[in-house]
Amino acid sequence: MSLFLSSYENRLDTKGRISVPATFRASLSSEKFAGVVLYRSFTNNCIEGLSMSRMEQLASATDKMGVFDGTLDDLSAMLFADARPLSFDVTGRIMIPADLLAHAGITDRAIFVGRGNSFQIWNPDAFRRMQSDALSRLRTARPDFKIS
Amino acid sequence: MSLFLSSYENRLDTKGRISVPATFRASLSSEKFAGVVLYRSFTNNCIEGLSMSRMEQLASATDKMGVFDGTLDDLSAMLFADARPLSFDVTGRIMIPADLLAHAGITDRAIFVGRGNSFQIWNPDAFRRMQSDALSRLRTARPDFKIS
DNA sequence: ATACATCCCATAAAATCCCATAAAACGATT
DNA sequence: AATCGTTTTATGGGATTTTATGGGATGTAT
Repeated sequence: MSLFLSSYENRLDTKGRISVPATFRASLSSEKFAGVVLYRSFTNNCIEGLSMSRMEQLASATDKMGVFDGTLDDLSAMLFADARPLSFDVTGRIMIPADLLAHAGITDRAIFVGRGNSFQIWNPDAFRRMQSDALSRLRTARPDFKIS
Repeated sequence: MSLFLSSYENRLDTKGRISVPATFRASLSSEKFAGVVLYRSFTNNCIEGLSMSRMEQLASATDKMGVFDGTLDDLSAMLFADARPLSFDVTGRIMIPADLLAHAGITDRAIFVGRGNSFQIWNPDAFRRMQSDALSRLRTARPDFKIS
């Protein structure tokens, strides 16, 4: 299973292409599908990213559990309907569809954010805001948890 | 599990490279990933260091528990987004990213500090200050605790 | 035809490889 | 314990490769 770590800020060119970070591509190199799967995050103003094999994994998981769980059914319906497989070009770039960009408020720059076995794509400013919010939430949740 | 002991002060060269202490490398020699994972400390003005396998361990822990625990979610988000896998070059050096250096106030020298199954990287002066502060805190907290 | 996506090539900056060297650590011998 | 020789380690810098990015040319579907 591919592990996505760290964050990388890249820019969209005039044609709307953006480089997927080389380290992310490296952790996807063993995949049959040379690309990623993107969909709009349900919880944040950002784009979610997965490997194709992880997508297939989710498919079989929801398939097993899903039938009697209405919420899960809605969720997986959304997920699969929204998911877009995007293959890399020779230099490792993808073209993120316009509606995904709009959902994340991305124009000319985007930040790829590692999330373990998935990743997210954010407007860089929005991401930094979210991150500092998360930090202060952590701080209030654990008052003894000092942040310099 | 790798054990990191003692402290070693090394210098960054003009390209920003720094040698990871040989003893630290030795205790990482059985790892599949020939390098370390660094991230900004939440609690101090320093850099935290781990082996990749320990990182994966943390990853699977949050993966199991995570989805409905907001705090843990924040924590894992921070961790994955901030974690930087850095592989050794042939001579055992790494390049510490600029934002990590800035967070720790490191310019031309840094000290690697053993912490058991992790380690930290500090600005040498800041580390010594922190150490003596910790010492005086101990002294006032327990006046009968004599330090030679 | 006209958008629009894809293929192909170019390039600057950055990361990495490779080799060299001085200093330090180590080990064996006395 | 002191000396000498060997090995390891930290550091420096040139050469090469990778990466992100730009843009022209070609293909394709409406």
